[in-house]
Amino acid sequence: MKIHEAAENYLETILMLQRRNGTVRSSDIARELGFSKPTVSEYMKGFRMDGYVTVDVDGHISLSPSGLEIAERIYERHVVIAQFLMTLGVDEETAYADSCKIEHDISEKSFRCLQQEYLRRREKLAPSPD
Amino acid sequence: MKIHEAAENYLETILMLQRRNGTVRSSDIARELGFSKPTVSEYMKGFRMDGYVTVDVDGHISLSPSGLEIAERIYERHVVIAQFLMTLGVDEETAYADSCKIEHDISEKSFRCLQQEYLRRREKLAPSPD
DNA sequence: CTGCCTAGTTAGGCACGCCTAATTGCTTTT
DNA sequence: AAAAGCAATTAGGCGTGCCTAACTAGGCAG
Repeated sequence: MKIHEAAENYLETILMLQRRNGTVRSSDIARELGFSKPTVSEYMKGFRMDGYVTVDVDGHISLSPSGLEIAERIYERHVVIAQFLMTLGVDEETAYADSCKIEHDISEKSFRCLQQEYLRRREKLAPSPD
Repeated sequence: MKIHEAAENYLETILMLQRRNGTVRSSDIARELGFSKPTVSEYMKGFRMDGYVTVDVDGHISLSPSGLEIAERIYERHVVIAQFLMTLGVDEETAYADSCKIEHDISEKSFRCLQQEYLRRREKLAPSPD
């Protein structure tokens, strides 16, 4: 399985649900993403086989180290890109929606440059009192 | 036919080839994008039927008004997003590669904000002598 | 105990965007 | 005129990511 946009979104969603609810099952992911149960169930089978998640006897899904690494990378991008867009004057809803797409496309190089610019802008707008 | 990423890329490519070479045929597009001729030929059939392009008896492809509108919109995004990334310190090659993906995802709102920021930055870096 | 709800899975299907192989037809070369 | 080359198309195929329908199995209410 190649990790492209769809896979990254599934992994990111698992991470978010885990942080939000403490525990994640296949049907939670389906609800969150608006997909059918079989779609998610099949996808999780692939993740299991490729070692991105583990599933216990009760159907609770956990990210493996490799799955977690990807999920955290995407989640960081999600937040930083959205925050950055907001410093340009984009409303929160649009910023998050756009970030959700851009996060999968942008290279590491561009992301780091964008992150640096975001930090500079944040500093200017609300200088920390250090 | 819904105009998503693939369609936008085809239309943008037609515009670029037209500007570069004056004339565009199906096989030029295939060469430019690295796709097979049948793939492009089939796609053009869809474009013809949906009125995004016209094709003359010699196989020369022209954008219709609706096709041109989309192509120009995407092309503008392509350039602006890449230039913007370069103002953040991203190298040209990476900037253009990333822009090529982001151009399809970003909302009009975010794009306009980003464009304004780009113009401000360009002004700062090389103020026009007006 | 029976019926119902929920979770998960299996089976089969569909649209999209790409592919190769093979055909048609035009143009150019010799 | 035959061969070679190039453009375009038709036919058939494949992976991805989604779907519905139908089944299994557990938990819980009446």
